[in-house]
Amino acid sequence: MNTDTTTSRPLRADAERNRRRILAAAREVFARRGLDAGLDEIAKHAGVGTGTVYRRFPDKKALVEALFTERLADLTATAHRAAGHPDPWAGLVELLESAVAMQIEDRGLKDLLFAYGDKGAFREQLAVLQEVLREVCARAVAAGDLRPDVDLTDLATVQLMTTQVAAFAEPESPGLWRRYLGLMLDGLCTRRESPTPLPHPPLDTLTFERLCHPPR
Amino acid sequence: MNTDTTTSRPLRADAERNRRRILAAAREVFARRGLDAGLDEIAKHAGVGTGTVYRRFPDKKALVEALFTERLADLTATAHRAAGHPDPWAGLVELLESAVAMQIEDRGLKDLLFAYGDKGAFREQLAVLQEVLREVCARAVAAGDLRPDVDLTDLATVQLMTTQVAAFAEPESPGLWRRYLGLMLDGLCTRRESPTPLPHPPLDTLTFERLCHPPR
DNA sequence: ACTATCCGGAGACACCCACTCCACTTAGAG
DNA sequence: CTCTAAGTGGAGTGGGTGTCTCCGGATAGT
Repeated sequence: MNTDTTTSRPLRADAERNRRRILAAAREVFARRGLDAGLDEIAKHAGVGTGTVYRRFPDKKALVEALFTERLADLTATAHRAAGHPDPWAGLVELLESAVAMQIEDRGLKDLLFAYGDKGAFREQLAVLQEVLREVCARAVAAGDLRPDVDLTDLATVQLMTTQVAAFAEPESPGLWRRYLGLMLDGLCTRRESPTPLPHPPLDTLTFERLCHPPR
Repeated sequence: MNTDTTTSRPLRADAERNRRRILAAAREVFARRGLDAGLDEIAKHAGVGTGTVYRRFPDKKALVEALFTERLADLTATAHRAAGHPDPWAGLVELLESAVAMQIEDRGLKDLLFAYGDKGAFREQLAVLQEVLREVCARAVAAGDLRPDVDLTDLATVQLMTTQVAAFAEPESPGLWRRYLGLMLDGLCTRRESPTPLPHPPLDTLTFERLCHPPR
């Protein structure tokens, strides 16, 4: 009945210790496995029983909310930085790169953005993020670097595609996504005399094939 | 014990009729839902019991093999056509477009190529496909249209990314993938003075958001 | 030393899927 | 028409996954 740390009586010392352990474990497990990870796995990783998790957080949603407000704020901060970059195109490139990198390091963040059920608690934060994205986009178009027929949903989609390639190639070729993001950036810019060198080698066919049969 | 139609005694008329119904239903269900679809669903769709499916096809793998040899052959034929196109770049574009279109119409094909466990029975066909892809790629590079730092795994990956966007946007915006394939094609070509017009409008932000919360 | 608080983790429950079994039905040969 | 091998449906089995509850026992902190 007592989820909140600040109001009402403080938790007993051991309970508070466990609460922190659970949050840390959840951060790790959600980052590695995405939001599909089971709470049992988190409990095990935290070294506590399942019951303990559920006494502290009424359900999975609550745990997710407790964790990802911060991660979303990081993302928004990155977007703000991009919107203030002296070179709008460079800002956009950096934003895409760091947003994707964040989502690779934390698959939970990716799931939250693109595949999570009710994100009611994040509505506001997401709206802000959207506005900043729109600005980044508009500035790069105005500077003449970003082709004018793209909009913020295109940026989001490019991000989605990139994280999906990353998920596909992980952990065989951890930087592969940079190659395809590079390719798409060459498609996004207005004009180009020659290909921008791609920042990562492609997969060789054997590895590619191996990745196509998941050992499920 | 008798799976094969040609050898040994022919099936009883009703059995043969059911076999065809099962194949037709499987084609439809796999196309719509992908290879994850359960055989119970196929049985129901065919109007037969689950047992009937399993008497005709020893397991799911057998059913998949019976169906997808043909689909793969279609894909290979398309690739051959691309390899023989008078304009290598146009051939490549057409190949990507039709390969993706085929995988959208038949999610089972997509799963077979990129996400299915043991595809032992298809090894040979896949090897041929690979060779043809390599040729399409080489010809377009030789013609100076395709940037020389890409190879056949890049084409495969572009295809994968495109089908994933399509899966994401389906059925809200069925042609959306063409937009992002267009974008990537602009990244794949060697040089370009101005953006090639994109063949499909982007999602509006509301639809995009809706697609991000799957109602699961 | 005593009690409110907290703990662990087995297990209830609710899904999902591949695949089996067998009492019943039926095609089709004679 | 009769008779039986072939065929059938679908409940059931077993194995998997995940969320969340329950309660006998441990323990912090007064």
